[in-house]
Amino acid sequence: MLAIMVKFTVPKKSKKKLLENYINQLNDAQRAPVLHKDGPLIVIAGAGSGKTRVLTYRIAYLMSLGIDSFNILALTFTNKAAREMKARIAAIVGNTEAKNLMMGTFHSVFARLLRYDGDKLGYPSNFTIYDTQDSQRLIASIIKEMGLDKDVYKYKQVQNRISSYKNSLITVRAYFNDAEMQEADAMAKRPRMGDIYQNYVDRCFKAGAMDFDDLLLRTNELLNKYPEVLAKYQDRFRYILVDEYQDTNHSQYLIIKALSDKFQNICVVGDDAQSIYSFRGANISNILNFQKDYDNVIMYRLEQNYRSTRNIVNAANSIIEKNTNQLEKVVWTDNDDGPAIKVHRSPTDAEEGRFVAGSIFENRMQHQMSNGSFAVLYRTNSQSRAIEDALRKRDIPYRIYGGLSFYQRKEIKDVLSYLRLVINPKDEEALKRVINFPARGIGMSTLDKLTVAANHYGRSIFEVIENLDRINLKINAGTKRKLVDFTNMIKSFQIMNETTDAFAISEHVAKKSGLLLEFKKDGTPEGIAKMDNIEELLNGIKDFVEGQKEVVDATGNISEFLEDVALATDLDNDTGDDDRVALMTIHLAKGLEFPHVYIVGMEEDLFPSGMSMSTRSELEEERRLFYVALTRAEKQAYLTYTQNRYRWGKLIDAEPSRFLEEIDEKFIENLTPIEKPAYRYKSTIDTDIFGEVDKSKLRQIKPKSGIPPSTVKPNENQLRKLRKLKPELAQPIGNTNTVDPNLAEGSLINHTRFGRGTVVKIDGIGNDRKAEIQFDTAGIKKLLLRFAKLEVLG
DNA sequence: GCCCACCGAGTTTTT
DNA sequence: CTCGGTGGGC
Repeated sequence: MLAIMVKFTVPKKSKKKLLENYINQLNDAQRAPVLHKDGPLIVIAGAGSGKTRVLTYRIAYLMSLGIDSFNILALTFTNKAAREMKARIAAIVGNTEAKNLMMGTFHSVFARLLRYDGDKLGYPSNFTIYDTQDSQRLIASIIKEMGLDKDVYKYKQVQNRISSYKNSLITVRAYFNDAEMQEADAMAKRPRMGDIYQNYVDRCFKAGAMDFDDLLLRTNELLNKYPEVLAKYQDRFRYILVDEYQDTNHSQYLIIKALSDKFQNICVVGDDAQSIYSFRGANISNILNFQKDYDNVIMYRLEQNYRSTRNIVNAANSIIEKNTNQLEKVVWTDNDDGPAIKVHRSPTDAEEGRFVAGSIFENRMQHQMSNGSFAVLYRTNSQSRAIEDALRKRDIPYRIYGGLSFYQRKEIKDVLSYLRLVINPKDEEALKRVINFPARGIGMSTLDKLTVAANHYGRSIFEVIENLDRINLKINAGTKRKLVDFTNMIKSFQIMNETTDAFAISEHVAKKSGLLLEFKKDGTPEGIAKMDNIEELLNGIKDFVEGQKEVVDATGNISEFLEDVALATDLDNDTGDDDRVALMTIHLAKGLEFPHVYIVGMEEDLFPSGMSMSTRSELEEERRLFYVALTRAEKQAYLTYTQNRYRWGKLIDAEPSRFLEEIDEKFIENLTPIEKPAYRYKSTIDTDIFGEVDKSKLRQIKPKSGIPPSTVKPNENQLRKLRKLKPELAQPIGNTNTVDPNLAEGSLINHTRFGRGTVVKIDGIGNDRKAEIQFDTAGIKKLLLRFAKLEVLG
C-alpha cells in the first residue's frame, strides 16, 4: 500500500535525487565503477567490500542516464540474488522502468533465450531441462544398452566427463576430431567414451531435452551459427554485467564474449580469491585474463571490507596469502578488532555438534541474538546430520540448505515427471519414471522392448506406444492395452492443461495418476510424509500461480512452474521469514554473511577434502574455500574439529586440518588445550638452540596426511593441461607419511596417541589401506595407514 | 511382472 | 549408515 502511494506521489526528479544520495554514500573506490559509463571494466571486489551495492547502483545509474532497462543484461550467481537486486533497483528507479531488466543466473537467462530461438537448432520451445539425476539415469541406461561393464563405465564419472566436455565446448564432433582427447579416455580404460557421448546427446535431443550444460552449449551454438540471432541479442544487450565472474566456465565466457563484442560495455565483478567452482568447469583464468580479452579495460579494486572484524579480515588474509596464483589485492577494514577466532576440538562428531548447539544456545542468551544470526558451515552435506541432531536436542530451530532438496525427493519428482510428460511427452526420463508408478503392469521387459524400438525408429517411447499397431513388437495384447491407457491418460491431462492453470492441472494429475492414492494406501509414516510433501508441492504451485499474476508476460502455466523448479536452488526459495540457524555447505554460503559462523569439520581429509589435495591447484582451491568460509563471519568465527569421526558408519581417526596451522596464531583463541606439538613433531622436526620449532618449516617437514606416493593417481589429463598452462601448479603435493614396509599382521607397533599395540589385520588398498590394531591400553582401533603414525617395533 | 530381502558400494562441492 | 541395485520366490 505504502509502496503504491510512494510510486504515485514521488516525482521523477526526486528519484534521481534518491539515487544521488545513495551514490554519495559510497566510498571513492565503490563510486568509480558505478559512474563508469561505457567500455569494459573489471571490479575486483574483496570479500565484504560491498560489490552488490556497486552492481545495484551501477544499473540504477545507467538507467538514470536514459538507458532502457531492456538493453541491460545482468547475470548473477543465484536467482535469489537477481530477485533482490531487481527489487532494490525497482525501489530506486521505479517499477515500470525496471520491468524489462534481464536478470538471473546464466542458466535461467539463456534457457529463456533458447525457448525463443532454440527451434533453429531443432528444439521445441517446450524442451525439458534434465537435472543431474535425469542425465545420470539416461547415461546409466545407455551404458547398459551398449553392453558395457558398469564397473568400468561408472555412470557418475561418465556424466562428469561429458559435462566437462560440454563446458569446454567440445561437441561430439570435436571430440572425435581430437586424438588427444580420445587417447586420454582410452588410457583411462574407457575407449567407448565418445560413443556414449554421442548416444547421450542423440537421446537428449530426441527427448526434446537439454541438460544444464546444454543451456550454455546450445546458446553458444545458436550465437555461432546464426549471425542474425547474435546480432539481435548484441543489439539488445548493450550493457552486460556479470557477477561472480571468477566462477564462470569456458562456455559462459564465450557467451559473454560474443554478446558483448559489439558494444563492449561489459562489466565483470568478482574475486579471484573466492573462486571455488573449478569442479564444474569454472576457469579462474577468465578473471585473471579479462584485461587481455578486451581493449582499454579499466580495473577497479574494492578492498575495504565492511562486513567483518579486523581479526577475521586479517586472519583470512593470513590464509589466502599462502596461495601463489592471485591478483594483487589488499583487503583491509576500519572495523573493530573484535574477539579472536575460537578454535575447539571435540572427541567425536556428535560432541562437535553438541558444542556448536551449546555455543549457539549460550550466545543467544548472553547477547540476545536471534537464531538467524548463526550459520554452521561444512565441507560436505553429510556432515549436517550430527549438527542437526544436536540442534534438535536443544530445541534450536534450523534450516538445512542444499543436500537433497525438496524437488529431488522421490515423490515430488514423480509428480513433476507426470507434469513434464504433459508439457513434453517425448521426455524419456520422465516417462521411464512414471510409466509403471503407480504399478500398472508395465515391467522392465516391456520397457526394454519399447526402448529398442524407439532407438531403432529414432522416435520417443511415447510415439512408439502411439503407433503400437503399426510396429511388430512382441508385447501381448493386455500389456498393449495398458500402454495405450497410459498415453491416453497423459493426453487427457494435456487437453485439460490447455484451459487451466498450473495448480488445477497439478492437483488433477496427483489424483488421477494414482500417486496420492498409492501413498495413502501405503499407510506407513513414510507414506504419510510423502503425501504431506505432495500436498506441500501443490500449495507451492498455488503460491507460484498467484505470484505469476504480477509478472509481465507470465501465464501461470505449468511449463513456467517446471522451468522455475528446474533452475531454482534451495537458496532461491528461502523466504527468510522464520528465524532459524542456517546449515549449509561452504559452497552455498558464498555471497552470504552471518554475525556468528561455525566452520565445522576442520580436519585433514575432510577439509581440505581427501579428493582435492593431490595437486597444488586443488589444494589452493580448498584454501580459497576456507577463505570464503571465514569471510562469511561478521563478528565471530568458530573453527571446530574432532579427533574421531563417523564416516561410512565407522569411527575413524581424524587429524586437525592443515588450515588451522595456516592462520596466524595471534588471531586465534584455543578453547581446548592444544595437543603438545613438540611431542607430535619430535621425531621429524629439528628444533633450534632454544628448543623452539621453526614454524615456517613445519608444514613441509611434518608428516602430512595425504596419499602415499606409490598410490598418487593425479588425473593425468588435468596434469597435462596444467603443465602447459602453469607448470608450477602441476606438482603433486608430496607426502611423507610413508608406511613402514615392515608393517604386517602381527607386528608390534607404537602409536603416538594410543601407545603400544599389535596389528591384528591389514586390509584395503591405496587410500583406504587400514590396519586393525589391538592396543595394550586403548582397545581395538581401525586406523587408516596414510594417517596413522606407526612405529614398527618388531 | 511384482515384491521383498539381502548385499554392495559410496560421500566433495552444484546450476 | 543409507540408498540403490539385484536376485529369488511368488
